[in-house]
Amino acid sequence: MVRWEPGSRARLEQAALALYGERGFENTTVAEIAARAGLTKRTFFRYFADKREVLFSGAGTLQALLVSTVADAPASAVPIDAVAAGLEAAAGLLQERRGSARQRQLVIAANAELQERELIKLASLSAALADTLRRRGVSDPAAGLTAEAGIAVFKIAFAGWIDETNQRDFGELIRESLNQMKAVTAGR
Amino acid sequence: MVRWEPGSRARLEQAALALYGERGFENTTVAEIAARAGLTKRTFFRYFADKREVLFSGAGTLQALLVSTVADAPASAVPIDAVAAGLEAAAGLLQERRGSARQRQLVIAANAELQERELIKLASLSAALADTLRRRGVSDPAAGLTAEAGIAVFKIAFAGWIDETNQRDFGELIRESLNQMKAVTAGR
DNA sequence: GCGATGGATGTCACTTGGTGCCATCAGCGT
DNA sequence: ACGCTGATGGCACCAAGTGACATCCATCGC
Repeated sequence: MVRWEPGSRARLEQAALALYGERGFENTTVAEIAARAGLTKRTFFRYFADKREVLFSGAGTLQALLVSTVADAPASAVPIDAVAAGLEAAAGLLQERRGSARQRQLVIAANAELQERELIKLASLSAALADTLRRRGVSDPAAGLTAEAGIAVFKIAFAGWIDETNQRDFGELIRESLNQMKAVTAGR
Repeated sequence: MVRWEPGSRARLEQAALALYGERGFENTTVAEIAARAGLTKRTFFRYFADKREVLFSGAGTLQALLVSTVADAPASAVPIDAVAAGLEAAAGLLQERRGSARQRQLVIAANAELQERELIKLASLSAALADTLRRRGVSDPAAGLTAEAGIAVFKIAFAGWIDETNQRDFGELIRESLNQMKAVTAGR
């Protein structure tokens, strides 16, 4: 048995996403989100550091999967391929939730503050990736550059995958974007 | 002649940088910055949209230079080389101000909110770069990937240039990072 | 010379994000 | 029955940011 109605955190996340979608991030107060979840403003800030963070709870999981996949790539794999494997694993995680990922992305696209938060999450992914590559023996500045290139590929592939006209597989888009990246840096 | 003591904007920027450096971004109030500049909080917000923006007034100039250099690159230049020319021009702009660039970067490195703002400025650079490439006839997703790769190179080169132990030329670091990027994406 | 103009600044009130501190409440073990 | 513990509520408070209005003063037209 539980002492309190469980799922406060999940209820806050749902309420926030719904309200941000309905009236926009800026026109939604934390008090309103909390009220819809049957809680108070004070409790909201016990679960989330700020009003934006409520949209990014999945970032940790994604980063953990990315890092572990890269770390576990065969030692024979060249850095960029280890990164590619990690990105494809991350893509697999998102694959099932395309609908909610799109809804979330629309909300983020409508507000600069949310874009800032998203960018720092991606920067965190990049930093973690670079660290993992260094542990695989990649030296600087190659580690940082490989990580940044990987995240760039992810960003572009994600934008294509989330597009409403897209029917393609996320993993496929990752591989295609990576090939384009190789072509482009090679001077084509 | 001027009607009011000129340079309010510059005074606010100096005061903010000094205070952020002395006591940290979070421990500095806008009222304190304004007071040191001989102004009020309300006037601060007439010059800057928020407390962070005061550190990023140069971003517009940098972006304009980057874009115009890429746009004016010879038509024969392959996209990645046009971008490289733009990055080197941008590097030239910063080259003279290494001291203040370092001071500013230390302040930013100490605070996550400021890093978010910096990241969105870089994202804006990337978007402008991609647009310029499209106007040069580069198609998607190559335009976006080339722009992202370029900004990644800039980030890594900048980090190396700003490092206290570094003695190298910024443009040289840009070229070296770009070569590393090429090597790394080629699978080395 | 003088009043009108207009842009830069100040003043004030207000909303909201975010935090510290303490109270409350319900299930748990003893 | 009693105290403990962890989630939540209540409240006061600070600081960011904004809207509305007042004020000040160099310049311009007369």
